Amino acid sequence: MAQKHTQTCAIASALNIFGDRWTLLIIREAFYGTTRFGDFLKNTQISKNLLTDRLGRLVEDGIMERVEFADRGTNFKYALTEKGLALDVVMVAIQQWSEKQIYGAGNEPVLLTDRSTKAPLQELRITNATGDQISFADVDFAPGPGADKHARARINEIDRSDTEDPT
Amino acid sequence: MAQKHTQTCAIASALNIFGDRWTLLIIREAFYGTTRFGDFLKNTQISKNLLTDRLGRLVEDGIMERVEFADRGTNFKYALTEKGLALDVVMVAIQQWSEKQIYGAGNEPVLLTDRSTKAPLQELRITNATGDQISFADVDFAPGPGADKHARARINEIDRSDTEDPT
DNA sequence: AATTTTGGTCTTGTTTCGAGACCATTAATC
DNA sequence: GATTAATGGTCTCGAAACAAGACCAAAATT
Repeated sequence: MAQKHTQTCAIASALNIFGDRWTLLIIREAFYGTTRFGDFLKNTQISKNLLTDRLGRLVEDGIMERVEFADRGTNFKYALTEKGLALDVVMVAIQQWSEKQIYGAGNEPVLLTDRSTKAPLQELRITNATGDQISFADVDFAPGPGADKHARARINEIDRSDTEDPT
Repeated sequence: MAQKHTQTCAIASALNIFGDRWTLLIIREAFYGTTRFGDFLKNTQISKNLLTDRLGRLVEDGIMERVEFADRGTNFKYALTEKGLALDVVMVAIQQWSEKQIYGAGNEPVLLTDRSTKAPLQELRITNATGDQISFADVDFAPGPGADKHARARINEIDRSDTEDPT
């Protein structure tokens, strides 16, 4: 997890932060309410040195904060920042994909429910500006204001004249 | 990427498939319409041996298919399966998080738009059964039918008596 | 004063990665 | 029909990252 992608790409940049085996698991724990080094260690089975490294990076990247309790000695709290909390959608997306595509209906290990009603969440849906659900095949890509030369070139190549046989 | 998580957990299981630096980038390319070994190589900058490995795993895991053109020699096509296509929501979730939290408004490298109207997509939202947007703080966890002993114990520990100071 | 808890660091062997050399099959070109 | 190019790989080797556990320092508890 030290080598980084250099592409100007939202996915690549995100992977520079959590593109490894442990980081999202730590963030899952944080969403479950875990705040202490020892608890992350116990609940994820990560090894100590890696946990130190990953928490350090998460703090560097602004995903978590290390809060000291001035009066409580060697006792810290790791908490998600706003930037980290904004990953909730990503977590739910992965959770729902995994439930459906890996475990299958009836085998879900964890259920996400609305706290007040205890009813399951709706599935996330990709929607266009008017709120209609669309499939990813209906999504188009365009270079944005932050695209550099390479990114622009790559995106302009995308044509998705779908399923074209190379005949 | 050979060692795997053993927890019965949707997130951990998903990470066993794409919890590394390259796999989601390959899947991004696939969503962009890339199908050929050489094109994945060129567009991701991954090294050959790793690409071979990752594509092999993706096929094993049922995310992609390797289609042979009987008549076209050493020419194959890697295509997303239904299971792979279902990752569209995950990709959009990561894309939107990254745009907003890493690049920031006005610096997006790529814009996702609705193909027919060219208008940007809506942001994904977490909604409860009645369709109201809720925050992740309103989400509750319960052991599902597929929870094993460990998972059940872990989930029952989750209380999220939020932000409790260990005072 | 001794022990425990917390949150680490350091060391060592193993695994994975990254870069490039090399290779086999088929297709195109001369 | 022989030669060259394109495609999709495999193999090797040094570098980086990981995993497990020994060790450690400060503060809190007994």
